[in-house]
Amino acid sequence: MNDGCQWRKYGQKVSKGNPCPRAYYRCTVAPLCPVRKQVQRCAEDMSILITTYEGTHNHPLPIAATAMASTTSAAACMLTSGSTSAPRLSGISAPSSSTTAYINPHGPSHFYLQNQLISPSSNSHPTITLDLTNKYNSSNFAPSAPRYPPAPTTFNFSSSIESNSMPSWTSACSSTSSQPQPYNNKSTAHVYSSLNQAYWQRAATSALPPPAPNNMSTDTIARAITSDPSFQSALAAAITSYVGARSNDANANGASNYGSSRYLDRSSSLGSARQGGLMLLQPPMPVVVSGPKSVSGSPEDDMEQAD
DNA sequence: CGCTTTTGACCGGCGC
DNA sequence: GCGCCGGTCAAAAGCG
Repeated sequence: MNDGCQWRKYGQKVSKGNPCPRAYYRCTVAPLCPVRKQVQRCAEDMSILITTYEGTHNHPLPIAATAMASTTSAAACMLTSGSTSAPRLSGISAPSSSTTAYINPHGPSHFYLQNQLISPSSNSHPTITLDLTNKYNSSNFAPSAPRYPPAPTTFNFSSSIESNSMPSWTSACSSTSSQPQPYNNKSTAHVYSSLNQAYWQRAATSALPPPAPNNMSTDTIARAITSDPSFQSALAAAITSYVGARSNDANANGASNYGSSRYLDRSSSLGSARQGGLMLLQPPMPVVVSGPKSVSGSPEDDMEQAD
């Protein structure tokens, strides 16, 4: 998928435990930009794409990337080091990474799963983002540039868990893969807490960064998240809350700077979770609902949201 | 012609 | 020390 940045593929490798090759990309926006991106399909569900970002951009990001990050936060991790907000964040030099998993929109829903880790000391929260938009169809689901900027229908579940305990569903999650493989142990762990809503809610009050267990794979996580009843419950609650909120402020938020009739058409109908909007669940607030994000608006404002 | 992708080789970390 | 494995390099091929 197009995330607004320019990437050059520099390698491809089949990793152990997953027949699908992992592709390695390097940011080409700037000659010396150290940011890397890895893309791999989930071994257990080929419709899931797992993308891992690593590194810190040393250049201003394209507007498209800024918009992307502001809505899905897929690139939020990258953006936190991007110079669109450079005055505030230019000092960040710690390695950053994020993991995303896309689920084929041909299915009943279009998931966008993300885990991100900027640095242990940062205030960022691991997130699960469900992108329920219709912006991808069968012709452009394959990596290519979507015609429009990413639509703002994003359900963002953030969590933080104590370092001295693990979610109770860890065993169940592991059972989905007899031999969990750390396809990527840089940023896979933090999603776990999001699978247990109760745990997540408890953890919402914790200020500690989550631990980084390294014995589970991202595709296992993605699979577990999307099948976990707790997650589904959280999603249902989120959608319910979202629809209700949209009923109240659809007019206020619907006229976004997207200026796209396509988006406006979506936002005019509230009967489906695929419609536009943005929901954030992020500590300390159990549920925060906000309207569509602006693409052409101030990147600074977007970054405030991304943070 | 310049840029990107492909792909086998190479390298370093890690476990035994 | 050896082998495995993930990540990167770089030459060749592809493409517009």
